[in-house]
Amino acid sequence: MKKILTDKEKINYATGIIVSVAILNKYKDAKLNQVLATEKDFNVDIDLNGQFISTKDFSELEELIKCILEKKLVVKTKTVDFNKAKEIFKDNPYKLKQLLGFDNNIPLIYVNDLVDINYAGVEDILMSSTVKNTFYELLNSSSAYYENDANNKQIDRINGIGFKNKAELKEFKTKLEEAKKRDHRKIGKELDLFMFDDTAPGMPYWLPNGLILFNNLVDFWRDVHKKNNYLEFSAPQLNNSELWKTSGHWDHYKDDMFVFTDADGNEQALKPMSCPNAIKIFSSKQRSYKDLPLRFSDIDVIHRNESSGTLHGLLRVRMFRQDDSHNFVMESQIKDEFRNIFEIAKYMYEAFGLTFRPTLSTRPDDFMGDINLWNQAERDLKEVLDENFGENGYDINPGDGAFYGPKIDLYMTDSLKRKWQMGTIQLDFQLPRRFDLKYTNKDGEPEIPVIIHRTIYGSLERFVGILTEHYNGAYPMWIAPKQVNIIPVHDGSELMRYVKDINEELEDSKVRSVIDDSNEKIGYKIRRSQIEKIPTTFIIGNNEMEEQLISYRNYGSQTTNTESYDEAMIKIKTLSKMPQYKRR
RNA sequence: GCCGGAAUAGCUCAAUUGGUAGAGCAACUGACUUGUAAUCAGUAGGUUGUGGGUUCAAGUCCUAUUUCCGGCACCA
Repeated sequence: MKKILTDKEKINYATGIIVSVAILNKYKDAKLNQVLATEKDFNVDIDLNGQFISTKDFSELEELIKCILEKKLVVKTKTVDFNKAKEIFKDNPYKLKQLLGFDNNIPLIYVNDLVDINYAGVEDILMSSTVKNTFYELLNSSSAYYENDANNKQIDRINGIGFKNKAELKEFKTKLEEAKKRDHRKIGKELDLFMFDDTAPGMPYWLPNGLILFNNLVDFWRDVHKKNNYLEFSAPQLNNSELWKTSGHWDHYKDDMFVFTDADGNEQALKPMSCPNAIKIFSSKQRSYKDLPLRFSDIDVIHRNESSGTLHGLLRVRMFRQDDSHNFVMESQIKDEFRNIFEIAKYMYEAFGLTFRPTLSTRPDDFMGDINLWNQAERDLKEVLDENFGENGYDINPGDGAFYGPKIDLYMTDSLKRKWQMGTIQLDFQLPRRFDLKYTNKDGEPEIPVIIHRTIYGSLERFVGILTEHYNGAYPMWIAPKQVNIIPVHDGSELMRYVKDINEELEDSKVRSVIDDSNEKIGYKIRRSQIEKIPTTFIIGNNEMEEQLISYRNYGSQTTNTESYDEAMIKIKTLSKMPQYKRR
């Protein structure tokens, strides 16, 4: 039952073992649950009888590791029978449970005072480990629920990384620092995009710069969707609990909703999603098969009462907007509808130079509805995924679908390589039944439509966060809050008039342009323009004015270009425009 | 929600074992009138997140609480 590990996993595993030996050295009655190693890092899950190691203790722990490694580690392996193993691990309930996975031959590894089940062949690494050739970084002390179950107790988790050599350790530290510089929370503050206040945790304030960016994304979304026959609506924020009882949210989602009692004693809830609103619109009049697919999109604010510990900048918030849509289709239209949605998704992500990876989540144990319908739907979705992404171009997450239908999620990673779900496309057989939705088919008979819930950006808030890290705050011109910054070389009245004319011409062409007429040196203003990551900076003096030229510098460039006035202005106006979606 | 950590000027950070809260940038005022990544001088800015406590004395110790950070669980 040994696991086959890659070289990197072995190093992480061996380092985790060494850390465990050190912890055991200090906490004599600690019970090791397991050392978990991945390509990325290791976790030591160890029960310290309710105690937890703090990050402040790391230097002491590192000292201890150094002491231990100054002598050679005493490493032995041996195979024992089940009863013997039970005897050896009699005080460690975690190991006793793990033994159940073995037949009679249990491979053990002894490292100094530590005995563990020998899951991975890292003896050679351990035996040759010395102070000089062991490179690692302890990252975090936290805790994890035993067996990932919140009903179990939490045990201490030490998270770290082992490295092959010093160069690798150094490279890691550099990368970590780079990632921290890209953190959207830091950039958001630097560029005045958004902020949070203690009085509304998890609910972003969009500052003027950020809102421009935000609205540009919305404009782009509207253009693409209008051209794909989506119909945008807006609906109430606060809805009577009756609605949520019908939709099933009251039973399945109430804890994540903000619920109130109004002055008349009625229960109300802020909407955590817009599905029931779209459904109300669908059922507000009679619908024919000729109307389908009917695509009701919205970008209303939604609220979810996420647990305090989950909030994370713009990536996990309590108030946000989804570029949502509910597409009402006939069963026979499901495949085509998914094709169209994927086309939109690809187009929109490509516009930002982003790639995503879809995951298909299939029927869960507690599914509702007809199993044949599920099977057919899953087959259809796989076919469309194969067609669009190739057989290896997506992942499958068995049993993780919603209870009402299978779904496809689009995943992206942040600067620290954490995975975030962005877009999602979900098939829903249940809500149409709960709300008794009908359309009239060709034969004049009532039929139940299928709903496809879908977002492309996912949450606009999260998308801005991911985009910010992707571009490191240097957004492409068409979404940048400020597109052109004009720096006059001096403040003579003739030049200032000229600069104002340029600015007006740009503004009239919908270019977001500003003049920096502050009383500073040019060098300082150029520096400030670069720090603000404004895509283009014009530098205009007498030369430019007299000879009909524009001198400009692009973001990140050390040099200034000079072009004729007309040429430069046409270029800027073109680059500033939002990409235009072309219908198929 | 759970575990660990943090909170000092608008921002980034100092402040020795408890002993007078500081710096740079930003802001403001003035001078300079500027040609390509920081001009000079000055001024102001704080109940050290909030509430309790210990002490002759608290940014520093204890306690409660809020928010944030890193994980875990959660994520329709």
